[in-house]
Amino acid sequence: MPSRPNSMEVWMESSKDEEEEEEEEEEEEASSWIQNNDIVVENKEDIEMGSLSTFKSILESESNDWYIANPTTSAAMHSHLFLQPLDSYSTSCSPTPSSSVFNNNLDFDSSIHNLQVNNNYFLPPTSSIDTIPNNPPLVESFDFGCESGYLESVFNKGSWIFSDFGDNNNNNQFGTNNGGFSAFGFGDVNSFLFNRSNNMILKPLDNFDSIGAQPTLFQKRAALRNNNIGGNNSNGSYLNSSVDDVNNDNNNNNNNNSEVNEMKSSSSGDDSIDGSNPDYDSDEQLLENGSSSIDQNGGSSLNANGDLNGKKKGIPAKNLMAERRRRKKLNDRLYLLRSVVPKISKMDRASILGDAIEYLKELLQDVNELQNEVESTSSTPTTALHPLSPTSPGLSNCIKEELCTNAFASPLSSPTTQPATVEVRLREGGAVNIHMFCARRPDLLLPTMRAMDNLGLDIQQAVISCFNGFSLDIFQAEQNKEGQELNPDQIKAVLLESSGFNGMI
Amino acid sequence: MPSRPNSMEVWMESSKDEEEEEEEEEEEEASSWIQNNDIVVENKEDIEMGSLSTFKSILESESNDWYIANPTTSAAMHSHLFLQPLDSYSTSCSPTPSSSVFNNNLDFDSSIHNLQVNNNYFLPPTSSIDTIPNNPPLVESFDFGCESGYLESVFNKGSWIFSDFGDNNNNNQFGTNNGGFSAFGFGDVNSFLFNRSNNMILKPLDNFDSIGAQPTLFQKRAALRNNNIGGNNSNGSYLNSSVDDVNNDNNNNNNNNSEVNEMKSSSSGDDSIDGSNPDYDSDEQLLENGSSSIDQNGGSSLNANGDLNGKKKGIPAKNLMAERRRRKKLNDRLYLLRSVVPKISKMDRASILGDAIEYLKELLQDVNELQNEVESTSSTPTTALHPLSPTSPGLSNCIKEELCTNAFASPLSSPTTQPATVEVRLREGGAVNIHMFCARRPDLLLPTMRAMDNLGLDIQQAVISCFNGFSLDIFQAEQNKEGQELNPDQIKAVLLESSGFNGMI
DNA sequence: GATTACACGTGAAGC
DNA sequence: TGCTTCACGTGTAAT
Repeated sequence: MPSRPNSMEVWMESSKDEEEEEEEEEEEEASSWIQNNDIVVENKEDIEMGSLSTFKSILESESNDWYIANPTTSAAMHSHLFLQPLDSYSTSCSPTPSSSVFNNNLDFDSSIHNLQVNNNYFLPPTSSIDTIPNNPPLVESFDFGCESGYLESVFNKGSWIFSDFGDNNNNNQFGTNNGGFSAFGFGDVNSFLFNRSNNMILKPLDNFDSIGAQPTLFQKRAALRNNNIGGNNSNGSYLNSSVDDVNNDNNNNNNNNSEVNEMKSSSSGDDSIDGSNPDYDSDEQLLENGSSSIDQNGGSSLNANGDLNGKKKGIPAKNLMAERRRRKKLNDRLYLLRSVVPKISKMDRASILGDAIEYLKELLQDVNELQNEVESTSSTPTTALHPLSPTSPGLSNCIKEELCTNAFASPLSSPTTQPATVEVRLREGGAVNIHMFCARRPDLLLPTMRAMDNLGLDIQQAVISCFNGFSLDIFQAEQNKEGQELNPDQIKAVLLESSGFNGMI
Repeated sequence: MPSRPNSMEVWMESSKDEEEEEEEEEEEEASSWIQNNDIVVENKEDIEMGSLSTFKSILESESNDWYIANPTTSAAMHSHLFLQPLDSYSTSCSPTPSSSVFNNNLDFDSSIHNLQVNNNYFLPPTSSIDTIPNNPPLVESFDFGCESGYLESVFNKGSWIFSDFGDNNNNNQFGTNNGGFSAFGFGDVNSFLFNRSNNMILKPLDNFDSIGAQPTLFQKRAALRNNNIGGNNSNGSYLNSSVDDVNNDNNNNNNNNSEVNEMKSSSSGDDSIDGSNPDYDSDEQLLENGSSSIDQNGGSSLNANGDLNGKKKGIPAKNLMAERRRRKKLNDRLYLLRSVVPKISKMDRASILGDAIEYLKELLQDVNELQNEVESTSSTPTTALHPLSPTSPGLSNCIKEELCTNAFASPLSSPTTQPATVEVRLREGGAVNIHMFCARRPDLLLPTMRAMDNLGLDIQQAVISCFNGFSLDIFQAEQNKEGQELNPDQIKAVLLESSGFNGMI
């Protein structure tokens, strides 16, 4: 695995047999981390939700400044952990090995091993297949028009990592998971970490939930925190501590490891509940090292380390970590779910669930109708009734239509409106992140691939969707032609040209 | 509304316009109540999750004794509320008016206004249409064999009320929502209410989450509590207070009403967030009335009423209620989701979400396949498949094959073990579906694309992932070279060759 | 200013 | 026994 500190990388562990090893799901989520220019976040669990949401929020936000925000913050944390991804990777084998969008990609268990993320890459969860195109405002708010049915699915994996469905409308506490934020290179990450009222120190590990999809929130908060806290109150300490910590329990990969030094060492070691949760550890370490900057915890007396309050000794600390993992896992799942559901009215949890339910119902109905259709195949195809949907008049047609039109296609992506969008980010070490979106055309994929090849860009991690618009997201491409050292504009121009959109944007 | 206490009846309110009125969901859930032989519970929100889970646990439990446990506990609470359901009912019109199982019934928005529950009515969520019949142990444990796609769906509404996905394997704190328990006529309801460690007094209102699906847990706990606490420590007070309270703010229907008497009166009045939450109120009342039986709250100093700790005054109390509502709502949704998903491996939240995601993916795939099938209607009339039911013998060859094998789905295939998997389906009109999965290699994408191009296959809908293995799913490709009419094996061979895996599978 | 939503850290409970 | 899950009450934040 590339240990390039600047690039964001995520390792995911694929899920085991869900049925039997459902409990192992945690593991799935566990070992992965994001490495960003500014900050390195480890342990997928730590980041997933917040990050993605962060992304979204970022994306939603009009300005692209965010990534510029705190370039200085970068800290190669847990660099030793970089190896882990490999491990995870090696172990990775999703239960649904076929990584098809509908299977693997959406497979929450499937792990993404390497994911370098760039800001604009993550999309709002418009599902690839949706019967109901009207994807919520949320999506619309996004700049890039890519419907990304595909991306989403891919990002399902990704979303595990970067999700925060927090609340579209609502706020989102940043969850303070440093991982999430740091991954995005926000200098204010630290501020996030410690600003979060109650649990200050420990926070980074878990949810960083709320970075909700809403753009403004993120920026607002980021700006706010930057302003308020200035650089970062605890940044150095955190990063450093985390780094050190990571080194300590790196081999462990277990989230429990570093929880509280005093007590954590007990069992977690090889539990393998998480493939590797460096961040976790780091966070936990952070916990210890981190100053109890803000202890205004509602009532919970922050005895995270167990002894502070002298309550049941260290028990809480472990529990704390477990709870964080649990929360993160839930958030991840929730966001993944969200990413699968095309029509998300709001980003809050309840809405996500509700929309998912609704969507499920719709799908079931569609399936039912289709079944009927199929059953009544030759005879009266059109008349094939759709018992389930009273409203649906010409069902088969409708459904088919739906499927054809929207299926796999996000409602909002009006390819027409956005001729082509190409964004290129250069990362250290020749890594390139590319996001491209344009109307789908028959001969777009291959030329684009050729263009990439011609550019000497070796695609290592990518998601390409030809649904309802051509979407190409390359999270990691390396310039194998060392000589030329491309610049983003070049790449962009070439891609636009290859797609026939040159000059369009 | 039939007030027959013994019969189970459900009124559903259809969801409003989800998009716009998403926030109204709360309302939807709000006004409904359960009337049981023993106890009448009002306010759907109060009950949903806990009750159902309770049911499940009950059902799952081998013994039927539970309902016998505390027959005396019954209290016709909030009887006045009975009228409400009608109101809600009148307003009901689901966005998906189709009353099919898959639509209305599953519509989470629909609110149950009146729900008279009987013990055996609730089923584990085996969905009617499921691609994967193996409904989890949970279901199996149930006595009644009805898969009840329908029932479930109905109960989805019902489940709003009675859901607790708590934890199949785990425990479940009873959540103490009086509504839930009381509905079941458990005398120990009270004990539940106050036994719950931290927040003792307030508890009854919210989740009563955990009655998890597990049978033993419920009984165990019930028994435990009965034994420990004897009859009920606060039972009388609770019920009474709740009843009284209900009467007080009955018209209000707002959960906020009775929160803490001191401060709550402010806004909640007509908020209509919940159609009616008598229980809520009652609970809140309970809060006040209830003795602070157990205040071992971790750190939260139980200043629920706001003044106790002297912290931010009464603010917490309101927040507390809101949070309870929120939790309940989430739990409800979650359980509803669960009820829609046929294959639930475990009852814990994460599993529910994961299973839902998985199921969604499956449905999407099914829809896709069905669509293809429909499109190719005339050609293979006999094949009318039931993609959904894998067991269905007649399955269209392709679909069945796909489904059965791994197409897009097989959990077990680990990339490493399976060097390359290519599946090709020919559809009518030259459409081709391809699924390819193999270990990721640097130069795999472009050659594959080239191969596709060389084959004359124009990719129209595809998802390509280079994450953790190369995944290529082409949902629709058309043979632009009309002359040659490829056969699947050819395509497969070419793709394998292009990927360097030829002959490997 | 009020409501809503969220993450948090806890104690409890079931494995 | 430890681990996991859960609900809970909080503080915080956005609306």
